[in-house]
Amino acid sequence: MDNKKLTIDDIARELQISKTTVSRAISGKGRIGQETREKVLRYIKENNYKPSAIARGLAQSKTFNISLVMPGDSSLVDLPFYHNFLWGISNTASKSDYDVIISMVSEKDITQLVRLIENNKVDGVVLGRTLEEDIAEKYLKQKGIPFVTAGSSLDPTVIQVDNDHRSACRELTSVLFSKRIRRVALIGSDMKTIVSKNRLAGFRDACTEFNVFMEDDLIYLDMDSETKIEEAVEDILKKNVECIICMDDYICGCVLEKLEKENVNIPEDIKVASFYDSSLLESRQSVNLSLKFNVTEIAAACCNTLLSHIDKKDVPVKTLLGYEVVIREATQS
Amino acid sequence: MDNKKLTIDDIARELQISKTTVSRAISGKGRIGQETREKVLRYIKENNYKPSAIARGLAQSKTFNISLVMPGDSSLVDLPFYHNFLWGISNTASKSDYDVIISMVSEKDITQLVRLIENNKVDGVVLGRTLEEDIAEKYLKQKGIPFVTAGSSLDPTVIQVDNDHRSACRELTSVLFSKRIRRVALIGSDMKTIVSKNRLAGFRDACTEFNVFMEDDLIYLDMDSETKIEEAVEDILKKNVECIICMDDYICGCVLEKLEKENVNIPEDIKVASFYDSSLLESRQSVNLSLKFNVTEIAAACCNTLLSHIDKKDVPVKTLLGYEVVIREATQS
DNA sequence: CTGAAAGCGCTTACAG
DNA sequence: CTGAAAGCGCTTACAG
Repeated sequence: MDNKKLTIDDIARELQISKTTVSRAISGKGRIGQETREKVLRYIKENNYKPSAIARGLAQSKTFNISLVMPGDSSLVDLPFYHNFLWGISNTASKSDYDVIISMVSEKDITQLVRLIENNKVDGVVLGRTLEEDIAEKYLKQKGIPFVTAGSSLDPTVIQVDNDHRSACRELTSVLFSKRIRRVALIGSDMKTIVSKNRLAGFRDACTEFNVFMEDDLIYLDMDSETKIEEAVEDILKKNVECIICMDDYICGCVLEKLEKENVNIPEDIKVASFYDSSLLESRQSVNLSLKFNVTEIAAACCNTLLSHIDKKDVPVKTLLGYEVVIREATQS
Repeated sequence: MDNKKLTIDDIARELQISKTTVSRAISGKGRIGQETREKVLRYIKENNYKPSAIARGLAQSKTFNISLVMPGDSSLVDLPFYHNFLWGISNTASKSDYDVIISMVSEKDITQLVRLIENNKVDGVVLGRTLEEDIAEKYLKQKGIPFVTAGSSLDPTVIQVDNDHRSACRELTSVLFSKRIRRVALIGSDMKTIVSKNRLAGFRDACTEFNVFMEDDLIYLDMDSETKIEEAVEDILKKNVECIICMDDYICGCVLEKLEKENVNIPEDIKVASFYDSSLLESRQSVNLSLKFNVTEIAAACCNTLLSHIDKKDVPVKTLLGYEVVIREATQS
């Protein structure tokens, strides 16, 4: 069905022009006559010519591939995020004729990424998550590979794209406060992560703004296991709290389960808010208030920033994206 | 930090030999003196030389990339599978110095895949799922691109790797029958999919083997919505059934939820078995009997089969992999 | 066992 | 505006 692959040489011969000219017509670089260009372009279209990405790569020492590194050990709750993120990156990349090679790493094993880099298979990489002590980040920086992180990094020199978690959390908390809900408890996750710190900061911003004094015994941090979360909930239930704010969707899931187990009604007995809204939560139960971040948007921003960076264009070191406060008044029980 | 990239030319000059020889030492192809080879290899190791995959690609007209195509619209339940599958493929591929480029398609849109193929960015592809009318499969076949499907295809000429669903389901059902459990109901999913047909066939095999006559009104097929499944469960509960067999994990999840809602106890009041066991189910509740398929194993098989196929080696058209019957007697209520 | 040379399919100074 | 030529970094007949 497919006859021999067409090359730039074939076209040049067929059209009686040099391959230099053909190349220029395609790339759009360099002066070229309007007429000649159109002739070439027409021929290309008619004969369905596709330049060999690999040959172009060799000539320009580029691969037209980027890598998305994602945690191979990510938990169930994170999967929808990575799936959508991958989709977004892949879609955006293809618009610039780039493709994405996956590399899966764990907190302490980045061999897949190293292979990719050493074999020169990619022009740049986007780091799907940021860790405080990130060996992948360190490695890329040291190698001088263009890269962008999704999520904030503590290193001010790395190019990062993130949602404005701090503002978002401040705003969500403000919504509660302005509804005269003051007795709120906060259940936080691993405070070693950067995003947790930002969320907590946003929460405190709102407290300051509304002049609400947060009692420390209503703030539960580092609740990194289901057991701890359940205990926190039990504790909270004794304290006449109006609303539980969960720092992420995993916590929120556990809280909802626990409340159900305890036969506590939402929102009559207590309200629940979450600083992160995932598809996992969405399908499960009604959270009264939550934050939604647009995964496609952050993926596109990461990808485009990286591609510009690869092309040596100036890019902002830090891109902060918006969010949406979702108010879901539970009408059905 | 990194000095200039080393090339084969540099090595040749440094070692006072021809680059042909260097190339041969690296690839291991062609005759070469033991001593010379070792000298080259040592130099390479010491200076951390890595051949340019892209140059090698051009010379051999290969990319050393394969593509994994996966559904961009896959549902929550399928995510863990694809995540593990991706990990498996990626790991296996890297052992042969291949990398995997992701392409996400939907049932009717395979533009991402088409781009990849037309731009010659991959040497082959593994299809992450099979559809009865699969445009991706059709496209690849017509283009003559080496590909392998994970899951069965109706087209006997396509190279496929699958678990032996039929035997697995026969065996699981047999376990029930041999425990003298005879009043079983089957809730099946979309019968248009190939895997559903195989599972049903396995179920019927067991019936025949044990001489059990299956009443049609205990078999619920095409239960493709939560509502339908719930109705099926309601119906089943009236019929004095001992065990519900769910054709997949999604159905099983719904069934468990419904039973809980109806305050039916498992396994006292009724047992539940599933023809597919996913991590989603696992974390949720206790299913008495289920089938486990090793995702890593199928990923490795897909990948290795594809790589052999790319190398023009003979590969089996159909590879059937094993399964594990998981008997989980619920001890806690 | 080893090498000179052509080639993979593009791009890009350089010259006109 | 257009072309001849060198080059990107490998591989592989072909010849010795």
